[in-house]
Amino acid sequence: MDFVVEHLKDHGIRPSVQRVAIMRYLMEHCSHPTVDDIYRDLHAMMPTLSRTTVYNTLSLLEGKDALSVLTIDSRNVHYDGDVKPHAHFMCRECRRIFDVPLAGTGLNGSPATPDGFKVEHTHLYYDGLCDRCREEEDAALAKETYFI
Amino acid sequence: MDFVVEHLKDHGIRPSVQRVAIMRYLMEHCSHPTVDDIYRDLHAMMPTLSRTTVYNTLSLLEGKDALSVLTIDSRNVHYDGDVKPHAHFMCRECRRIFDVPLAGTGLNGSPATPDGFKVEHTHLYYDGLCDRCREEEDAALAKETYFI
DNA sequence: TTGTAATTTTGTAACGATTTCAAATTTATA
DNA sequence: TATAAATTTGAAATCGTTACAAAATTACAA
Repeated sequence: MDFVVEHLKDHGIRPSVQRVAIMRYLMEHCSHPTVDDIYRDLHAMMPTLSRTTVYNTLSLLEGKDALSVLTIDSRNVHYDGDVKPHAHFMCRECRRIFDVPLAGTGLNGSPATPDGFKVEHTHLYYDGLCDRCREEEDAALAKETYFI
Repeated sequence: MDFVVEHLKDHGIRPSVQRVAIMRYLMEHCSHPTVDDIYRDLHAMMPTLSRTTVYNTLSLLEGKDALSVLTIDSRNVHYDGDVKPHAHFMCRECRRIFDVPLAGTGLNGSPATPDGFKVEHTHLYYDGLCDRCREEEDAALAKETYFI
């Protein structure tokens, strides 16, 4: 069976054409797309797809834990079809989001939440500058210093 | 000197009346307020304060690292005047945000980001159910089971 | 099959958070 | 005191998201 359909069924979601298309998009793109990225790309291939369906489907998938919601970017929610534990890094300049392996962070699964709290998800985010934007900033700073 | 004014100066920010009021609000409220929380409460005391000033000031404070921006909630950005390292938990039901000590999480400061990346901030978020909402959900589930 | 109910999708309109922008005000400086 | 620079303000515009009711599709029972 198609791995996307299987993934949906595993999470108790009936695999409609639209749901499969959206889930497949997420599983085949590791770019952490926004709602608009998903809508634009899929709409080009399925002209009848509506923005509302993308919103509806993403929140359905979220509720069934079939995807991961990234809130690292305050401007846009991003989605990740890879639900295996990993961290993320966002560049404050180009705003691209990168996967970061958890290995090395030391993170383990037991936060000191108050008694009675039920932890369902953990998100580890980093932000700063990616290599490319860091070079640009360094160059700009050097130039600035030169002219002072 | 007033600790709020001092905090602003330490971060290279000129302490205008509005900036001090907003920074003080953040430092005296550990409730992780939204822009609207801040505006509503301060506007009641300073009727001339505008929403735009709250937005402007918060992004100025953010750029100077005088506060911490919490993106844990996809619906609203929250702000934290406490810039000492700590994690956060958001209840998916009541959407309240709680501070969580880092001790016990094992987190250390060296993620395996690609070469050349500059990590500037780390955010550790948990979500799930708080004690109060968990009890309510358990009660609702018990009732449901009973009637089936 | 056929009819009926349940589910899903769609498009429009409304909503709410945030940004833009230019004018007004305040503060710093010569 | 005059002038420039910085800051604040309010209105309008923008953009992401939600609400909602109609249309289309799918599931199921007769």
